[in-house]
Amino acid sequence: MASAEETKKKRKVDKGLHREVLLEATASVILKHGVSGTTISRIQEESGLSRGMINLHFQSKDNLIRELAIHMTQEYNDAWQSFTSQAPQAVSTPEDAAARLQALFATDFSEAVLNERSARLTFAFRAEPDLQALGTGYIETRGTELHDHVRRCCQVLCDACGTQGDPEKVAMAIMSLLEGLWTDFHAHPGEFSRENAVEICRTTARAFFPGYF
Amino acid sequence: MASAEETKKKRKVDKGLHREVLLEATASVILKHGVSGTTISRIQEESGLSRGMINLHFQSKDNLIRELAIHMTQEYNDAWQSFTSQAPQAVSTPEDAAARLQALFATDFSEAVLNERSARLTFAFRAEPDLQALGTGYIETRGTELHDHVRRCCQVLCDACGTQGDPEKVAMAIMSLLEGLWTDFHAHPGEFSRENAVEICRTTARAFFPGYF
DNA sequence: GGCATAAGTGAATGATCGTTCATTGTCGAT
DNA sequence: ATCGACAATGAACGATCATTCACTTATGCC
Repeated sequence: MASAEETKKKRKVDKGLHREVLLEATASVILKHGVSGTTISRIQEESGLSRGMINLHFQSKDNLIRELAIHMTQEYNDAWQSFTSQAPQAVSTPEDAAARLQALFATDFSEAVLNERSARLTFAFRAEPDLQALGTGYIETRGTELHDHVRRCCQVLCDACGTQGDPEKVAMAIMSLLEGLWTDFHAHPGEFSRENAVEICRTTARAFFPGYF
Repeated sequence: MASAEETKKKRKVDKGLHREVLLEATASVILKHGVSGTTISRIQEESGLSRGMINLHFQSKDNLIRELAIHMTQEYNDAWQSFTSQAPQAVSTPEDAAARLQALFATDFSEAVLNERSARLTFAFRAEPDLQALGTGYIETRGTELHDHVRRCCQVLCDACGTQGDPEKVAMAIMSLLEGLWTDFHAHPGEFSRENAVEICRTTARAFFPGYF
């Protein structure tokens, strides 16, 4: 009984494993050669799997790339989901809001979230018209829970500080600042400093909300 | 004499014209199909020129794309060069500095500088490892005259406002904000508002330098 | 007009692409 | 042990790719 279940499980795992391996290998190839240089032969070489595997698990190469884009979108969203969900239901005090933004900065520039792989792939997918049209540009600034979260924090802090200016615009500024710093990392990974990026965000937040940063 | 000169000139123009037409056509193809979908056949179709033309004027397709990337970098830098050069030699007064930054915001989100073509191409080139390695990521935030210019303005304004915090970080924040808003435009060209983008920048500048925006 | 030089052309070529499918290997049930 | 079902393989295929080059056309000079 136990062995039957185990073997059955093993079978299932193996199948999923091959999918995973292919996605992983494809990501590596895109990293090295860009989407334009991503071929079945290279994926085969990288993954060590047989040629027909790609069309067996995914129906086509294009579909494989599309599923990779979706996969990473999911991963990214999940990461942020777990971040935003552990926040207090309602950010009531400005101190809470400030702490949440600080944590956001730290998370957004952590090795786990921002690294050469995630950055390069993000930019690779964003550049493909077909993928972008499918809504897979995998950092969506607009209409995300993350954006809503930042908006709420800014609202509370603006009220507390008597900050003049639309809180929505302040939220958008902070979101855009994060994106811009991601771009900087992507363009100059060698010169980029995570600590400095966080400090820049903090400096900006301090300007918007004096006394809380 | 005049006719000789004219024909000679016409010849030269014609040759340069074909180069220009090819670059333009290639840009259009990348816009529609991405770098991965850019083929000689499509460029030929788009340009209306003969097939061999590409290898005659440029040595290869890859070289054509690389020269296009360089060409657009040049164009972009020239645009900013003319912007920064018309500034007063030294931005001495904070009023001057503020006016310069305002003008910067207006320019960066003007139709001439930021449009679907320029944005899409920027992101397309940034995604190609080979092109990025060649230093053609054509909005260079670091080490440009533009960055220096912003840095100087921030220095003057920080002094005037007694703003606490490194002026260098403030400058970086503003540059990154611009980049982030470009990204927003690229991801959601339909929902983007140029006026709103400028307003977001102004709101941020007001926070950094109270009384000047 | 005649000649030399350079620009322009596009059919032909070989390489490489993504995809297919007949075949082989594996595992669980009988 | 045998068989059915399904995963895995990779040689073979036609399509498409970038590039070449023998050839035609245009231009400048005498």
